[in-house]
Amino acid sequence: MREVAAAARVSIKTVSRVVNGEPGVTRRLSERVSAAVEKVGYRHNLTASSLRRTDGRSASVGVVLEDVANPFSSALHRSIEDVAVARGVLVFAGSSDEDENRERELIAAFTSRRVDGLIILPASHDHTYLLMERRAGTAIVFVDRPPSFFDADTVLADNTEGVRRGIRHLVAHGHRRIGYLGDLHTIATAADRHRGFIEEVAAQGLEVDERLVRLDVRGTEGAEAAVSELFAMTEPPTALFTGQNLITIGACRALRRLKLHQRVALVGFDDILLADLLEPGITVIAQDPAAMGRIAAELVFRRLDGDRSPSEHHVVPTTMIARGSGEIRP
Amino acid sequence: MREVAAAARVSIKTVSRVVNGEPGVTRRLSERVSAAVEKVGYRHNLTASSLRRTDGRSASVGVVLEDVANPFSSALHRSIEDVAVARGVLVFAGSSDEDENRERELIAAFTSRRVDGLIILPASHDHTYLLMERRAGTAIVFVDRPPSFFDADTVLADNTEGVRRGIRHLVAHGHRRIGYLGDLHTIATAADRHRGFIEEVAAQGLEVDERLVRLDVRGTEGAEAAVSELFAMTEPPTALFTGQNLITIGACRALRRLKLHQRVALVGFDDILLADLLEPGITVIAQDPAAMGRIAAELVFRRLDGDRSPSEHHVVPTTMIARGSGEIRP
DNA sequence: GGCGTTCTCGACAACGTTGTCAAAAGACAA
DNA sequence: TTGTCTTTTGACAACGTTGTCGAGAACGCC
Repeated sequence: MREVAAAARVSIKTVSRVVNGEPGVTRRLSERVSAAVEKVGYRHNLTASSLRRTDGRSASVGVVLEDVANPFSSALHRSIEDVAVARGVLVFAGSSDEDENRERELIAAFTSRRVDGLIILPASHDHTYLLMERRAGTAIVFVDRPPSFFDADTVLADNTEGVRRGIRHLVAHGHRRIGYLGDLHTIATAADRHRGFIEEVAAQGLEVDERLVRLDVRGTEGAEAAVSELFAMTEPPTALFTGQNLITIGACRALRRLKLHQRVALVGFDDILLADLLEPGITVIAQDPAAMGRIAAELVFRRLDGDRSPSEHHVVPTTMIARGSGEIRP
Repeated sequence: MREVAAAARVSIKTVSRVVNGEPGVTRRLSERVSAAVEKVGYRHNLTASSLRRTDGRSASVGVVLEDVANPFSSALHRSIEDVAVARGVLVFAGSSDEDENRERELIAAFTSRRVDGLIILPASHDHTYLLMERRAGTAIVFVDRPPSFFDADTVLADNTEGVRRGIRHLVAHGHRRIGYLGDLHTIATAADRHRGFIEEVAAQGLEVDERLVRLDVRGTEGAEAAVSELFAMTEPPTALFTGQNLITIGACRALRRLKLHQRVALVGFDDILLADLLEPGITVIAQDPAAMGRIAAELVFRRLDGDRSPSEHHVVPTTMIARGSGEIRP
């Protein structure tokens, strides 16, 4: 900036004014400065700028996802980005891999770079460590799962109701023995979904056969193994509900290998690409990650714009998409 | 930091030393400072730190992708992140949406925040605007597509050879009329793939029927429309080669709607999730985005570590995965 | 022309940190 | 004890910006 000022024979403050488009600089000087900027190849330094600025904003937000490559996470990421770009804000994204320490490290890395806001898909179960951060003015929004011991805006899906809807659907198609495959029980959404299963089975006047319920299933491989076990039983289920996208995929693989995919009903939580092209198509309870990300990002910016009203808790509805696998009768 | 220094009754320089783990501070003072850090809730400011530091590094890199939610892009993103976290570096990611202006805006946003490195999946066709940046010491690596009018490290897939392999496969299965659906011809990889098609068809002693070649196909909808047109012809192709993942998906949808999916062969470029579960499974030329991202990230860090050797040009091989659709005979 | 008002511009300090260098404090040998 | 050498500590400037405020020029009005 000093170089530019020297080249244009003005003060650096005038350069600052031109660079920031502040009014009150004559055409003549402004043009001279712009020419000098080109000439010396000046690149504005936003970090130094935000250091000095009164609001101290860095025009960046940090996003903690489960895995940036997971379709659900990356859809969230994308819709957050879309809201952010409109405000000239850049997005730091990172994967927690469902690891509490990794989540904290990521957030520490974000905050030491002074992000204005945090959007967190939490893996840990104690967020009191964020109190300091909040006090420092960082806007914090939780998405997909609620925080623990910490009051903040949240954007969640209606997990319990979504599962109940799916179970009702299966029961309406004549199923009485429904298997359930759920993710790590420590994950709040997994617990909610499992609860939805329990509640709806009871509401339908059926009994939960614990042997048909597998929790803490991890990824496609875990799901394949679990399904194989279920169908090695003497009285296997006639339908399956899978509580997460990778589990749904694993279950599809296993059913296909067992040649049961046309005979055993399947409803999965979370939509998956190409689910419509399989035979049968996979019936799913679809979330709306794009809406969740958008709402979360808008919340962050509203808070940054000074909204101090009490925490908001948004619930984004799920929708059932019937494609065939959920309509198979026993 | 001043507050901490006051609380610990030391100078701020000593606080700086403790915070950065510099040697030469007695146990007694070090502990007093650590206690004060806790007490006043001090959060280290990495941006101010990097402003003052001699190397000026921000410990962040910028990644320009086509769309962070695209499976190929997000796989790249993830593997870049994995290399970055190991070095305590954070990743800014953004989507260009194949828009030249958006690419430049993103890169401007990255550089004004003084990222140490850039990994670019380019949309534009003139990268001379990066000369300034390179001169300022930013490490720049291109991934998936080469830069234009700019010399830099690149990590590409063997697009041409991959397509040739697929075409050979189709010809070996008896096909003589092979349709080709390609992405925007302005995209370098799309052009390479198209060239591979032309070359291999010629190498096989066949003639290219221009009516069977559709370029500038965009996304799944574009592919569905193009396939519908091809099969409305009097002499339709007996096999299709699709030059991009979304195009492959669109082609699948269209073939299925036309009830031709068991009769028309299909080989697609780029693997897609669930391709193995379709009937028939989709034969693809699979790229290795994880390897590409890893190599690109390692290159960036090697450059940042001072490697000044000439630009490297890595080619990551593709592999054909036969799953059924490519083995259908005319 | 005189006077007040507005507009344009620059000098300077400050943002939170670290590099430099010198002063103070210890350690050790004679 | 003294002198020398080493270790520990702090004062100060600087990184690249912008907020504050005051000086001077230009303008408008009587």
